[in-house]
Amino acid sequence: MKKQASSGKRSAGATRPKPEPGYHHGELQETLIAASEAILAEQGAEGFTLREAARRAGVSPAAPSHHFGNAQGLLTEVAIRGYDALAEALRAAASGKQGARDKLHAQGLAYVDFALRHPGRFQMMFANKRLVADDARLKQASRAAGHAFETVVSELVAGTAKEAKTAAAAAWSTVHGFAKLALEEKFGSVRNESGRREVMMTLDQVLNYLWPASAARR
Amino acid sequence: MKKQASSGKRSAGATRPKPEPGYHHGELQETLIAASEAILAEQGAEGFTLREAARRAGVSPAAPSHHFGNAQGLLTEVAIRGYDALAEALRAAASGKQGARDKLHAQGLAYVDFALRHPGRFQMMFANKRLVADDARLKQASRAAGHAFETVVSELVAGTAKEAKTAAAAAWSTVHGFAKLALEEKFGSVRNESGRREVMMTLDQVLNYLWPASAARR
DNA sequence: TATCTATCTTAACACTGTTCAGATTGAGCG
DNA sequence: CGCTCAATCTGAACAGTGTTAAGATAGATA
Repeated sequence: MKKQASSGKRSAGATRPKPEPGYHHGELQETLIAASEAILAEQGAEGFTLREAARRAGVSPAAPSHHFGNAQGLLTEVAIRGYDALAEALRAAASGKQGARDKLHAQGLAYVDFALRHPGRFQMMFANKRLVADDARLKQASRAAGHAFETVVSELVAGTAKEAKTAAAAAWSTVHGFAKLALEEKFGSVRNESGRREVMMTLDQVLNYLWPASAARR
Repeated sequence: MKKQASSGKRSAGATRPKPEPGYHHGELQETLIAASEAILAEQGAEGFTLREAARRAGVSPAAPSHHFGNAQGLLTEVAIRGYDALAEALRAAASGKQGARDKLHAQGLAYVDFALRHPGRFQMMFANKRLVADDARLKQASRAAGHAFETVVSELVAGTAKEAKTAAAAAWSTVHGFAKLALEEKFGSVRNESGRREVMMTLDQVLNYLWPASAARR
């Protein structure tokens, strides 16, 4: 019942507009992923429900199971794309600067900016209990994002591999912790653009404190 | 509802073993909080349900509402106690050392140690959406815990108040991010004691990298 | 054209948090 | 001592949730 008037007739299809009729949706996986990301963007990680995603995709609550197994499977796919987007943002930020220290600084800003602009997606990416934590592709995507830090940091420390790993862990921990605390409003409101800008300025100072611009340290 | 105090203390009797019969439980609030903490310890933050807490306390699912309003109210109380315990752990760690830098280092270790030993409680403390985020006592407890960092850091930087705040934000972000990432197994397994010990050694190196022991920086 | 098989629906189950009318009971007051 | 009363808790209901099994549908294949 109630097929929500979804462009049933594909008669004079000039450019193959939308093939989403009754039984065989055709692109249900992508549609469900997009719906999930929309929910995360609108309502945050806690607002996601599998049934709501199915509702937005125009299918029954049982439909997703055939493609993703369960809710964790769907969210895992969403998280993978999130990690890909994050890695891309980090890469772009670093490529805009010269010098290891400035690259790292820009990456730190980009990391938190990503978290503040896509809070639901970001929180879900790190909500292991809601994902298939041992999924190979997820682990790969997560490692790729973390790797973006290591490559830049390795230029910076110029020491042993272990030192580079320590420095990368330090950088990741700092920006991740700042992002998490900021999202919990520990540094002030972050809902509007002006609040976010102020928080980002605090982050800038934090990064300057931990990785000073000049060679001299405090 | 929400009439605290009372503390139905029936005096007399030398020993009062179990006053938890039928209708008037007598200590339901404390019992519910303890049950909730037990669930968090056993099953993590995602494993908590209000009904399970009521079940363990031996009351109906509707009973908690008379004391805490709703699940958020109960969890807020749990979070407050968590912040109190965390603040106490930070204070104890700092008091065992001398010198601002060593105090800060010890506090960082204590922070992550707390998170790794009480993962469910820790995650819940920072799950704003599941708490009454604007509860006055909660905000106060959270600020008190954060203040433990500021007091120690202010000795370290010896600059303006703004610089101290920046340094405190840096320290908190780093240890919080490390704790979060560690709990998501980004630094290796953390389920058994040996895994935790290894992760704590990584943290030790991270802290040494960001706040070196000697005056000379890298 | 007939069959096969992936895809999706329907219906059900066991949960969840929350609400509300009513049962119970300890405590204070006459 | 007995009564009333307000606080406390129960029982039942409601609207949700994720997941599963059995059946309907339709695109692809032979």
